[in-house]
Amino acid sequence: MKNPGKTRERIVRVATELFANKGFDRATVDEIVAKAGVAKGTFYLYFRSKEDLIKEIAFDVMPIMAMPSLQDPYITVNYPTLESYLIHLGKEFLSFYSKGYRAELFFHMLSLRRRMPAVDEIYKQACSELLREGARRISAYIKVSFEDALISFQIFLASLIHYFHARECLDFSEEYFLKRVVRVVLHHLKLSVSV
Amino acid sequence: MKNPGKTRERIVRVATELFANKGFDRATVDEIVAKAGVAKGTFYLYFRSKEDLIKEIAFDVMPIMAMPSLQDPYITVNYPTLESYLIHLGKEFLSFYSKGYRAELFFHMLSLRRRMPAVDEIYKQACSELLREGARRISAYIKVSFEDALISFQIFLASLIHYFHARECLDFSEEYFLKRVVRVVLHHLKLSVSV
Amino acid sequence: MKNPGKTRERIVRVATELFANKGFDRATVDEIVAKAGVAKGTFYLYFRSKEDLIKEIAFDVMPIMAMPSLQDPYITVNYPTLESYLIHLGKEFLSFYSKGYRAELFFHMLSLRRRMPAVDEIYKQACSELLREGARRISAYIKVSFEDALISFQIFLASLIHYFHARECLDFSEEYFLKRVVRVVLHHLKLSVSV
Amino acid sequence: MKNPGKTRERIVRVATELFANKGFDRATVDEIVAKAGVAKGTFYLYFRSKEDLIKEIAFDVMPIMAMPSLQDPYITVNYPTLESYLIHLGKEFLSFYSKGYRAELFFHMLSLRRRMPAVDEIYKQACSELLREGARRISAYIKVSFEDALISFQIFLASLIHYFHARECLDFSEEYFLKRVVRVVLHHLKLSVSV
DNA sequence: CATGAATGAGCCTTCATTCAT
DNA sequence: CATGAATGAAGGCTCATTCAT
Repeated sequence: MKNPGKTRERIVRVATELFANKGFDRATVDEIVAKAGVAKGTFYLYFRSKEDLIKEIAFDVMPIMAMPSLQDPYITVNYPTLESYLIHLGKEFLSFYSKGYRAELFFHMLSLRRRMPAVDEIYKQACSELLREGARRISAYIKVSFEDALISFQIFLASLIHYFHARECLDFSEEYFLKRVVRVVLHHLKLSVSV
Repeated sequence: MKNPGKTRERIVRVATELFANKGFDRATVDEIVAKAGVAKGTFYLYFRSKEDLIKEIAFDVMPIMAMPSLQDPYITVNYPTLESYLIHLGKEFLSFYSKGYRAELFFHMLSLRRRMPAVDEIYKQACSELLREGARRISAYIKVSFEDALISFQIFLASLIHYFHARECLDFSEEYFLKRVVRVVLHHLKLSVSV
Repeated sequence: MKNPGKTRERIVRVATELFANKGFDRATVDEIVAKAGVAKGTFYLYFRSKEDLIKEIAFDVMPIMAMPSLQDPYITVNYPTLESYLIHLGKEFLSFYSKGYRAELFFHMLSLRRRMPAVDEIYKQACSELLREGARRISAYIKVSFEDALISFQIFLASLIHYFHARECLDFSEEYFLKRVVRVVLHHLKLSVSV
Repeated sequence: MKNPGKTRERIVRVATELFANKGFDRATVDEIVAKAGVAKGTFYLYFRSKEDLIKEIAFDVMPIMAMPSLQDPYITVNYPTLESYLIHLGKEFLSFYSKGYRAELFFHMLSLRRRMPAVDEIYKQACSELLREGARRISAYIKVSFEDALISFQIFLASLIHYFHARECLDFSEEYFLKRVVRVVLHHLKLSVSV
């Protein structure tokens, strides 16, 4: 064993970068193994096919992975206000997609899912769960209908995602943009609150 | 001459559909010409390369194409209120991307631009112009800072785009979703109005 | 059109030779196209896959192809005696498999059919039809049970086939061997004739 | 040591089955070791190469292995008549090839010998020896020319071999078919006997 | 304008073999 | 004796593009 347990990891790492830069189709297995410094055969020792690796990497950039706090039932105790909680979620989200070419991969994944049913399925599940859970959390903070919460969370999410394909067209910093988006959502929720 | 002047158009049409379904890389020139009922050579009579056709089709699904009203200086006379105007823009946008596989192509384009500088350039321009023009229009209706208008329009746009990759995860109709998004934006703008 | 209708034919011809010499698996598409003087792509213009070409060539060496007289209803008028008819069939058979590497291909086909159901199916059909038709012809010459005719024809056929994998171990000429085999069959049939 | 001295044997056994089902080329070392439950390296501990194993297995299905009685100088004392002796030889032959995928392997071997000189050599030797020895035995029973005996034995052998690639096309049992073939041979020999 | 046979670089994948442990 | 990660040559196949007709 030359690099105990590191070969597979290295392949995934360089593949992630190549896929991000060139797209899933244009990045070749040849390039991946060359950059990873392994032989072609080694690739197929760890992955049954290029498609298998694509799936693995695509699954890892699902939006639900970007908001782990949404899964933690006790997290809200640290955030007394909805505003602080949304800011926290937003930061998680933005920093997740800012790392390791994930934003680029996310858009490649969105393009990919049309021809990879497995990816499409996972995306739809991930998306549903994310929206529903987000809405549930909002409902815990403020007394609004589930639908109002859902619309609000969707707009919140949409804006964050949009940031990644429009950031070059604007001059807002992540931080500032997030603050403004949260404000918009809160304005709406407060006006929707049932008295 | 079988279909005077129609050959090129037919190629674009079938290519659009194939690109939407299979992605720009996976749809082949062979499939395109087969479906268009022309010979391989004919394709290269109208397009210098597959990439040329891709660019042409990619350019046609830029978001700025989806809101022609934004270019028309006299359109606002028909929409006395900001709400009615945003509803109009939203309908334009949603109906544009609902037709002819444009929503699918839009996401393929977003993936594509990483490796096609020409597409990237156009997208950034289109996006900047769209956001800036949208903000300008909002400013014409209501007295808010340009930045507030920009954030609002961006959220408006982001939500509409998001609708196309989350519509399967939700139960909202286009119409209803649009109404709700406009309401969120208006809530925010009214609270941001400078008195 | 450089070689009207000849390219495909040339590929089949050189493939036949290569398959015969190296076996279906060991002869590569690269070798075939190199020897045929065409590009790799050209191969796939005429054959969907290597397997398709293999099937085509395998079908052409089925034993039934080696005895066309068996299909001709009027042929027996030229051969007044069973002996002369069997000699004729035998010559047809031996000369068929002596040409164009067919004997070698026949044995490759016999090995191949275990893993290619389509070939297996065709072989079993071809074999059944050949045996049954041969027996029917014998019955037309001499009054024996169909079973006796069947056994006789099978032994006749088996001996001819065997000639191709044992000819190097013996010193018999085709002609002489055939004469002797026919004699054996006739001896048997005459002793089996129902009086 | 898990199974003292059994590893090599197990490899041969599973390889035999895989080779029979998939052919020598299509069965891989990977499959063999997986099915044998040993590591890749272990295979190369017992065999210098895949080809070595192929040779070994190919040698074991040579037709001469199927008639051990032919090597035993005293066996004929148990079979007073030529008929009983031929029946005995035939049974030996048929039961040999009915066991352990040997019939399948025999045809793969026949295909293989074109590209493996060592196998070709052995096959020709085995075949010559078998035919000559068979003819010699016949001559010991009945007073015919060596050539008549040779032809007879060849037809006997050919029919038995043919049984293995035509049995699916007929309805004869092994036993019955053998009896009929022996009868044909005897008819011929008796008519050829020198008086 | 239109054709379609021909091209060949390049892709994904397989598999016999090696070697450090 | 035994392991299994690593290798890389070689295989089958695809596809954008050209060009003679």
